[in-house]
Amino acid sequence: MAPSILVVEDDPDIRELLSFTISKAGFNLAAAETAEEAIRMVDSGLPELMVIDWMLPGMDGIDLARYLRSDSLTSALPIIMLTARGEEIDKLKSFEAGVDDYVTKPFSPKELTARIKALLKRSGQPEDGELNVAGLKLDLLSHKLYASNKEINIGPTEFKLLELFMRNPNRAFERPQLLDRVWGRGVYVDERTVDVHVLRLRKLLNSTGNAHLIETVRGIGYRITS
Amino acid sequence: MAPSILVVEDDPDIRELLSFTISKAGFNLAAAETAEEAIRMVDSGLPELMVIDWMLPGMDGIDLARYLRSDSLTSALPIIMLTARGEEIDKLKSFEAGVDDYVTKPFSPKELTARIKALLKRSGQPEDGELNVAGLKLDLLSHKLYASNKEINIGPTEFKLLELFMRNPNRAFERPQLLDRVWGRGVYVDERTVDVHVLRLRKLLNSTGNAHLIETVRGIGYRITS
DNA sequence: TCACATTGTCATATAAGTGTCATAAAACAT
DNA sequence: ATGTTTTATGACACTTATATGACAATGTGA
Repeated sequence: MAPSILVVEDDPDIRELLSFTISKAGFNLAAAETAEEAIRMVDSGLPELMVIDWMLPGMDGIDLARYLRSDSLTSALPIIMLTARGEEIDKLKSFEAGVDDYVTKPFSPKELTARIKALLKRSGQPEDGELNVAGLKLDLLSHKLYASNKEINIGPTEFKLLELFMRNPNRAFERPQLLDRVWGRGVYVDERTVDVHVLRLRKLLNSTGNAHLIETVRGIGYRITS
Repeated sequence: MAPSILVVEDDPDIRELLSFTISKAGFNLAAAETAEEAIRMVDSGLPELMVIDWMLPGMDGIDLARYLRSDSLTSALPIIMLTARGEEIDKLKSFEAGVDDYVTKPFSPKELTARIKALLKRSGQPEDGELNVAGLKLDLLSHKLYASNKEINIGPTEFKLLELFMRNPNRAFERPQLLDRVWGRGVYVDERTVDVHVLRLRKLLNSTGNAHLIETVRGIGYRITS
């Protein structure tokens, strides 16, 4: 599923423009008119990034940002602040409030989507280091898989699947869990698709005789053994 | 090109002294008066080291350091903090903020340049000279590329792209990261443009049969293999 | 100003990976 | 054993991602 973005903007015209731009860039979108409404929406379902107007009636953008940062549920939520050109911004205050980036109005759609994409990427889990389980080594930085010290070509889905297994060795995952965590929530794919990708993963590992590491847990799902 | 150093200092006299000292030591230099200005400058082109005054109007040095560390673009950027003798330094705070070294005012030019060189060396950024990966040699001073000892004409963008790859061999870069670090923040070009430049880079390397060094990481981006 | 190089974008061609299904094989229950 | 449920596997149509060539715009140096 595409990342979902929550826009908080009171001006209907700008809200419309934001919605159009962001939707067109392929993101799912929700919009709120006030900070209070945004908080309610966040409570009922976490977006992956928020675009907040600096000036809002009632609780303003900076207060909203500070509130979001103070709540553990939302403390890591990336925030882009929309400011009008000429509005003096207290950078220190807003940095403390945890704003990750700014876009000044009037904004170019291209700039906005670029900043959203960059921020989503930037805020992604720090992908570094490597995972080692049994004879397998998964290098997260270079995105390479080694089995028995031999490099093996691996595709995106198998990579993510294996990463999840290797982060949790010996833990059995049910298929719905795997779908959630590898494919993402809200993606509708058949549960049996997991089987096929496990098969593909095993085939990859087969060339070095490591296929048996991925075990079937009948009635449950799959697991990797260390 | 010699390493470029960004100085952030509000006091004109000290800024002048820093500039003189650092330039004389053979580095390229840029200067900012405030943290905000520094951030803007960093976004449009990454320096290789920063010298930051502890006390700055508005966002102070420690906040700037913390901000730089929080952003993946600059998280590895070596930072030297300038402090006045007698200023009480919260070592824990500044360690958290990721400061690499300190110089107390008044500083001796010799000490400052020594610390800069030491830090650059420690950070693994070649001060000048050349990068070597597999059969490729990138001469940073003369801006020339040699593949299998044959000189190859290379344009500015391809040069920067290759430089980034060669400074981080085996590391896979996502397209937004490449745009950030080669094109700079605040430049909004299509993600696909990266593909085209990688293509051009490969064509250059093709004449000596080194094109395969630039690898595609499907679903992610690109990487150079050593 | 005129060549010439470089740049970003696009349309199209290729390539790689994905999900679903039908069927075989295996595990389990009675 | 036998039937039932679950998983393994190969095939295939389909989606997405990347490679590539062309082009117009811009920049550069003579």
